[in-house]
Amino acid sequence: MDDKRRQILEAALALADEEGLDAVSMRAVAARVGVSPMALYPYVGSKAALLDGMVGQLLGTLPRPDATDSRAGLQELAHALRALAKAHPAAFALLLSRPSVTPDAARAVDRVYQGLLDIGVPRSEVPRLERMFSSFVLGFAHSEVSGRFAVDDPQLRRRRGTDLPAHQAIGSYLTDVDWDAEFEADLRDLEAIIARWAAPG
Amino acid sequence: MDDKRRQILEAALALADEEGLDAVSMRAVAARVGVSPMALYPYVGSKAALLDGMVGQLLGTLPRPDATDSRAGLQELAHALRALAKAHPAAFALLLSRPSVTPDAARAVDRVYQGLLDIGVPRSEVPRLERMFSSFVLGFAHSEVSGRFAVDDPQLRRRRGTDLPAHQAIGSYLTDVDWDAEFEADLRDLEAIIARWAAPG
DNA sequence: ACCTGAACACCGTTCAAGT
DNA sequence: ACCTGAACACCGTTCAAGT
Repeated sequence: MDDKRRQILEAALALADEEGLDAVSMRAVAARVGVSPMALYPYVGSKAALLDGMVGQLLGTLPRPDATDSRAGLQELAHALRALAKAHPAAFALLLSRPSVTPDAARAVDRVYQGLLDIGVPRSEVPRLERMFSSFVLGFAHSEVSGRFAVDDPQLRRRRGTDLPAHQAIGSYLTDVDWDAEFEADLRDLEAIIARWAAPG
Repeated sequence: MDDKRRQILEAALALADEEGLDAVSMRAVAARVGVSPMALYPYVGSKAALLDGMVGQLLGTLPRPDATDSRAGLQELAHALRALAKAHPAAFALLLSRPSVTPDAARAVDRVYQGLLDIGVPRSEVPRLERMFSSFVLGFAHSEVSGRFAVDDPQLRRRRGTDLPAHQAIGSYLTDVDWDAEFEADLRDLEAIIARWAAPG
């Protein structure tokens, strides 16, 4: 039954959401499903395959292309990925470390390709701009939810006045951050790059 | 002794390089150092702290700012980070998941801030552009070495003709990739964005 | 001050056995 | 066909003991 596999993957995601990625063990997932650890193996072949399955499950929740406005499609995908990171911060890390070759991942990439082509980006630049776009979006969303953008770390705060001169020069702009606005500004900047390639000159 | 700590971290990095991040266990690191597992604890407080120490060790190898040409400094840092990813692909993943609050990390960020200020970027935009820049560089370098940019996956190749229309339209540009040239092109595009903010209008 | 060894509560996975 | 339980070779970490 394919339902059972989905049930297992959902249990794994819930476990990651509640207790972090380290808590996702075959034994814990099995306990949550109400079965012995060994009963998982016919549905997910191994621990690594379980993690891949979680990635697939996540990507499956991305909205389908509506093919009306391609430019809006890019933005929509970016927002959906960031929302995914916020909804499943621990599991999101898997997106960055496991190759995007699952059907759902390939479909999302194909959608970005189509959007770039529709806008008028030459075919030779489409794969590069997709990778630049996805690298940024995944890198930003992951950094945001994993705490890499630690603006208010006490350890950092203490050192600001001393050996970090540029930090000092920038002052309050370091700590007063509207993350939603920042993400939008980044997307606008990236769109400007893409527009330059769509209409060169 | 602080030498001992460094020795432990080097052993952990070597282990990650040779056998992957999963092979970095307290027991394996201790064995490599030639000591019992418990002897590590005075130097690295826990397994998590060991991983943080590895990040610090990696960042410590980044070149220091030379303060001659700030624009070149940004490029140099980007190249150094990508080189780090290639030299330590497994350990590089830690850079993306652990907050950049260690002294070395803060120093690297301060250096980028100074570079942006020197170029003429307004203070209000400096932190955002640094995060955009670092998110892209880390996202790209990680994707590249972790295999996320899987252009020649057989599973993907098989599906290209069928349900991935945009992939089909792009053709050979999908598989013939010069990664060095692509990274340079991305950096040029990002530099163009930054230049727009340095001299608005 | 620094290290060790036994012990505890966990892992992923194999394998033989049950229904 | 699907599941279980015992077993194996591992984990991180605590704690008492050694020098």
